[in-house]
Amino acid sequence: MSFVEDLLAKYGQLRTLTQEEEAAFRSLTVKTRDYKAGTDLIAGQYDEPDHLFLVESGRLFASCELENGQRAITRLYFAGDIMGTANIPFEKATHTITAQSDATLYAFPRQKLIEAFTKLPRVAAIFYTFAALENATLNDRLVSIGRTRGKARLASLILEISARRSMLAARSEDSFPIGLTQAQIGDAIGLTEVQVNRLFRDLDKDKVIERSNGHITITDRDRLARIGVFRDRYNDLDLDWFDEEMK
Amino acid sequence: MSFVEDLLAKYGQLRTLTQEEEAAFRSLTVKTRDYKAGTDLIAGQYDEPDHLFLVESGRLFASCELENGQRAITRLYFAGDIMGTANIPFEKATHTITAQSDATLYAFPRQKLIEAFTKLPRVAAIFYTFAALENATLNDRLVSIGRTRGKARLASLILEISARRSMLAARSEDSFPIGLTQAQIGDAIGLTEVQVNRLFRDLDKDKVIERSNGHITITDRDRLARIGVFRDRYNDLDLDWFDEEMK
DNA sequence: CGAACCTTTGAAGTGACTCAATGCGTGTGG
DNA sequence: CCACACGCATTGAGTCACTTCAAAGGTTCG
Repeated sequence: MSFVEDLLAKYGQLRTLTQEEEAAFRSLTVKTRDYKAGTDLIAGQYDEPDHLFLVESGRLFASCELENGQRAITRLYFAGDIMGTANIPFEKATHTITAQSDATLYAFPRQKLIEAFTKLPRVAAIFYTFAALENATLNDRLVSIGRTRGKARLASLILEISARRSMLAARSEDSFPIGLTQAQIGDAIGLTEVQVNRLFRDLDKDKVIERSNGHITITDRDRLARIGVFRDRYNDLDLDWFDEEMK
Repeated sequence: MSFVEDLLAKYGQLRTLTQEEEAAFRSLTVKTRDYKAGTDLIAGQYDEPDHLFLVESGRLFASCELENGQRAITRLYFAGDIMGTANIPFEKATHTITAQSDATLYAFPRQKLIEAFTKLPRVAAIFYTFAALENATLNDRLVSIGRTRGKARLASLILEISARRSMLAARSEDSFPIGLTQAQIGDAIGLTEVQVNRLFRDLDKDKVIERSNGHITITDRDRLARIGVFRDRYNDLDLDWFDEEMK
């Protein structure tokens, strides 16, 4: 089974690709690459802003730096995600991608994209779907940061990470490493690391989570969900339009 | 010239569609509809969360409501934009679209999407491009709201509206109606209407803008650009990948 | 002319920031 | 095997940006 099928099988939504699609897709994809934790893929030493990357394994995030040195983390990527969509129609990258763990990726060069759109409508539809999904996720994040308080934002982020992890683990986990420093969490939800720490303490005191050494345990998921505002877009995916005319 | 060509000609980037593409595209698009200012297209009385809408004329915005009654405006739409991307892969709409002026739209039903992807790769590529563009825009907005102060956010929004307007007007305008109430501006940049008002007053006092009756005049664009953080993604579009293999 | 909506302003309260120091865990070199 | 450095977490004190609540002033439109 190809990587793309594997990827989509995870979402339990799509039928398998045909042999021809499979072969054509392989011919368009640059082989797997490995990245060490901490390296920047884009806007860093491995500049390839004109590629889409498909995450085979590892965790990464997208971020932007401001002149004043501030940083914003705008997306979290897990296995199965497509990265770099927002860079495709631009000459310069709109965001940096950083590997927070060792990661293995498939690279898909921009010049091949139109070929894929011409020859592989289903693959094109997959790319489109993931772009739309990312759109919805960014939208949710915007609502969270723009219109909720710190505690709610942190709760949402915890729920998001939990949801994405358990999707990949095939079973729900209530205890997991958060995988981000408190400063990075602050960059993701628009707060300082100091405030993130205090809010963690609050959630801990409220007995909805427990912490030890970067490890989080959700002890009251319902209450956490009431504090935060999180919709799991990945599990809401509805791809009927996609497969209707496909074998 | 078809609407889509018209749309893309605005961005000065793409060649014309072929006759067949043109005809095929027409057959997939539901005819123009008119909406009165103030009506909700999605999650409102004219429910069609499973459509893409192409804006022929008018101004609209996308928003989300929270349980506590708060609202966040996440996107501003102008003529030439494609709306509803983030709703396509979901059963329920992820955001509401509201017409803030009378508007004329083309509707493109979701069931026709896969047909378009199969028959009209260039049209599919257009949809994909706009999704990626919207991603970049949402990304920028997230950085602005998450990591800059109110004054910078307001400056960015003013610059954004100015840029979008002048793109359509074919010449740069320094004076224009802002088109949003201060409460709506607050929803767009994550502030209360009260604070928006005070920041307007500040910018006015700083002599970078002047105001009268919802009309704004940018009197010092350079300084405004230094206060805000705004990249005009629409003018940064680079569609070389797109047309390379196209006639 | 009045109602509805929007803008503007004031005063008080608070969530989050800044600055600064301390603690903790891990790895490294002497 | 200890000393130290480094990155990260934690806590306190003071300040500030923004919110909340409340009221008054403009504008538009029926």
